[in-house]
Amino acid sequence: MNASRTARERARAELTQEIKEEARRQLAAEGAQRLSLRAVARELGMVSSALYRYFPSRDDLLTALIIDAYESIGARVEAADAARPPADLRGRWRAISQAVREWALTHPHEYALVYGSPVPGYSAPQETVVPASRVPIALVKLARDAWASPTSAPSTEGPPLSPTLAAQAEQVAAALAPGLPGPVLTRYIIGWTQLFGMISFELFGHLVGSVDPADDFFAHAVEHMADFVGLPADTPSPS
Amino acid sequence: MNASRTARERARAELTQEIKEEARRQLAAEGAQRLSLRAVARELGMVSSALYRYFPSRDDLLTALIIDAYESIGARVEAADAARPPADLRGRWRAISQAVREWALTHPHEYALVYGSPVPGYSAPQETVVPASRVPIALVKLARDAWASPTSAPSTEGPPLSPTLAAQAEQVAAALAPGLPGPVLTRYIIGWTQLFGMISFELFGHLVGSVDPADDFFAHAVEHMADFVGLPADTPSPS
DNA sequence: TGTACATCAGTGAACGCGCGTTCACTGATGTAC
DNA sequence: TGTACATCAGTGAACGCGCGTTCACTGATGTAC
Repeated sequence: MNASRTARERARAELTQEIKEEARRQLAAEGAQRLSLRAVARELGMVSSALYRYFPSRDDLLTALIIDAYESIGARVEAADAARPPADLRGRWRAISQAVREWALTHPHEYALVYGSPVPGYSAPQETVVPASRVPIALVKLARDAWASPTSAPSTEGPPLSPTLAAQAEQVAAALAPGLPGPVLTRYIIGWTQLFGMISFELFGHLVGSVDPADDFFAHAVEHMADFVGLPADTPSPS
Repeated sequence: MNASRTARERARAELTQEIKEEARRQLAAEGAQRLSLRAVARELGMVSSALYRYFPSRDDLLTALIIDAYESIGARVEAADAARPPADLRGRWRAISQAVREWALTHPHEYALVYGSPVPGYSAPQETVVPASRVPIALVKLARDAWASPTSAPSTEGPPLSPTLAAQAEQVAAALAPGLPGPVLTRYIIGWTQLFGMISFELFGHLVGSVDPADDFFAHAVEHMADFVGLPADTPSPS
């Protein structure tokens, strides 16, 4: 029977969710390596061995949390991007950058889980690759739109690309933004590393004593990097 | 007696070093949170309680390692900087950047310990602040020298600084580079975050699938950021 | 130079803890006829 | 609609592990006179 079958299945899906939620709560409270199956089970009023009906091991639970974290920040970034008019290129850059930072500040341990030091003894399986690429893909799409836009004049100037780097850029562009010149794409990659570097420094305490609190510095850097990647200023005069 | 007194003290200093070395070895092999007093003692052929004559707790040993790591990368960066003629501004920028990366690649777990996610339940004590600032100080000194140099024309253009950010920049400059304009200093801070962001991404696996191996991308980004902070090109014609 | 005492390094046993994982089991839910 | 069987979720006990830290102790090293 369909309905009754779904009853059991629905219970399973719900509990799986609850386990992940409780695990996320502990992650937020204690950090990744303090996360223990036993504590999760305890909090859920189950016996620890029961969790093995849902996750074959602690590492699998961790993997699920990592994937969820990537999906969460990816969805947030995509939504922020989509909320702007596609032609508002600089606005999209800002929106994406702010979305990353806000997500990081509201989910510091999940951020640390995916962008901080790798959990020792744990190596991320293949399944995390696609979710992990949502943010960079959003940036490459923006790069592509900017390149295609007449209002924008991304600079292809700058240090020359070595053959190796040019080939790497070519390979990335081929999949997501055919025709996007390597010198432009590499500028976005630099912007991408700057964005996450800045947020990691803020979150991990390396800005204390200089530009902390970092709100203004962040906004300032975002504008700088928007210039750097060649996005047009705020009120472009449409030709 | 002086000589005999030093005998005991020398033994103590030596063992303290050996403990740290063994701890570092385990750090390199297993990562920070796998580091255990018992394992260190075991490896050293001591009983675990003996370590308490040298470090009052596990956290103190961790602190010692963190300080050593900061001192190690700081010394490396300062040496690389000092090895260039002071007037070779871009060469110094390159040397500093490369020194950071090389240190990170040869000491990945120590890098993760200080620049990765904070160890949960452990908060870095005040004593780490000074060692931690050696790298940023090297950069600010370079900024100061570049600002003072006639061959260099650091740009004060760019997005305006908010009053808060201007004040923060002013405070940093006051201590290390009086007179250095905020817009210039903030460019260096952006460069600093980009540098570490790029290295963290490389080390933590986020460049896989795009610009990994990252050697060429790294060199390219270093040149870009040298331009960004306004360092003169390689063969400056002395005025 | 020799003795009496104080300091210190290292021992070994113990405390109390929490962890991941396995396994045989019970009882409820679902399926086939 | 009712019964016989199969599947599945959750239990409870247990295994084996390693950890940080404390404490009373022994014996060696250092100090004062």
